[in-house]
Amino acid sequence: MGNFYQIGEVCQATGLTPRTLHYYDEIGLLVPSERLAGGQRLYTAADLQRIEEIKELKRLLGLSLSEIKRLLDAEEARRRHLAAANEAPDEPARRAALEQALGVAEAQARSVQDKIHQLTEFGRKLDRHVRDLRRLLRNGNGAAVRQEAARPAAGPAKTALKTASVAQGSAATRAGGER
Amino acid sequence: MGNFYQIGEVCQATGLTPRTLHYYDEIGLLVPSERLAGGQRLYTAADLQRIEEIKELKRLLGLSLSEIKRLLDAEEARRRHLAAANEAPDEPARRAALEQALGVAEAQARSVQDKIHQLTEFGRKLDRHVRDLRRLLRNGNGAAVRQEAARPAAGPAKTALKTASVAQGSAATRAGGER
DNA sequence: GCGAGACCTGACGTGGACGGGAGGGTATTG
DNA sequence: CAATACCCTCCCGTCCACGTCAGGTCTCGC
Repeated sequence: MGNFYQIGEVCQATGLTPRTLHYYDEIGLLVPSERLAGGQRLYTAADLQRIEEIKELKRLLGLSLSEIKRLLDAEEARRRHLAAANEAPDEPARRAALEQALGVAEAQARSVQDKIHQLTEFGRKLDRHVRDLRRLLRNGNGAAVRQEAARPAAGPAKTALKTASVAQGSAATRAGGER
Repeated sequence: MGNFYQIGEVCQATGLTPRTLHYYDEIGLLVPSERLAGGQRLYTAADLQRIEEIKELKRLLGLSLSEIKRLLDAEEARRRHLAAANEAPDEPARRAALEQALGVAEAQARSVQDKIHQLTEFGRKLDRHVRDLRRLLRNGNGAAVRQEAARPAAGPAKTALKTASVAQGSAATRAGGER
């Protein structure tokens, strides 16, 4: 059960710096499970796992540390609830807790799905780029290669920009909405 | 043909603030296509499109503004290269340009695919949570519900951590104390 | 019991991404 | 021609997520 890691080892393993871990401790995002009498932080395997989750949430979802904290804390609370729910105090309360947890989890899942969807769309766009380039490279002859077809929607601005002479008051026909 | 938008209109349309657009201008991320003599920024539809791309890249990939700038600039350079490549100066140069562009695009596509993959993994994890919770809710009886299986969590765990040989004996000493 | 590391707590600095106000032009309307 | 609504450029402030000393403490191996 002992088996603690010092901060330096944790840094080795995770690529984070001591300062970062200090900071995470400060803001309550990752409070080491144990401390020596002298104050040295001791991290457990569970702490390491939490660090990985933090990194994941940062990288994948781009969440802020406070958001991550909320999320992980909620998660843990949920887990504790689940554990405690078995020797439930009263049935309705247990159901309520579960339902609330379910709602949160569903919302998260939806948002992730949504993100995947959008990323997929984005990926397709990139793939089209790649294909177009490959095609251009294959028919090595430089002439007569048609410009890549208009991509998503509106055609890009031609060279027509040329400007309604800026200094002049007559200038641009502004498009514009209301007022 | 001009059809420019003032900064206020752009803000209306995009949800950004004037300050943000000023800032984007400052850092060269989005320099308005035109300016009035008085200095007022005039944005074109293409500018609006670029703004949307910026927002997308921020949201979806969580990129920093400088990264986005690199990306979009590269994209535009690529497009110009493509256009210029048709009346190519010399064949090898054209090929080189195309190949370079291809490399960039491929790398981007790969990184997006990678991200999608990881997000999908993450989504599965969430889905499992949801399913577990649903199951718990269905068999309303609180007893005998098995704890959700500890998720292995796909730990890459590159660096092997040697278990800390830290202070076995003193570990039991009280941790909360200040002197 | 002592020296070398590893670690601690402040405290200040930094880069990114803006927010917000002052002070002053500009453009449109009555 | 004045009022009004936008817009401009400084320029300082802020929040986040740390980086970077500085000075002191703790632990371990000898």
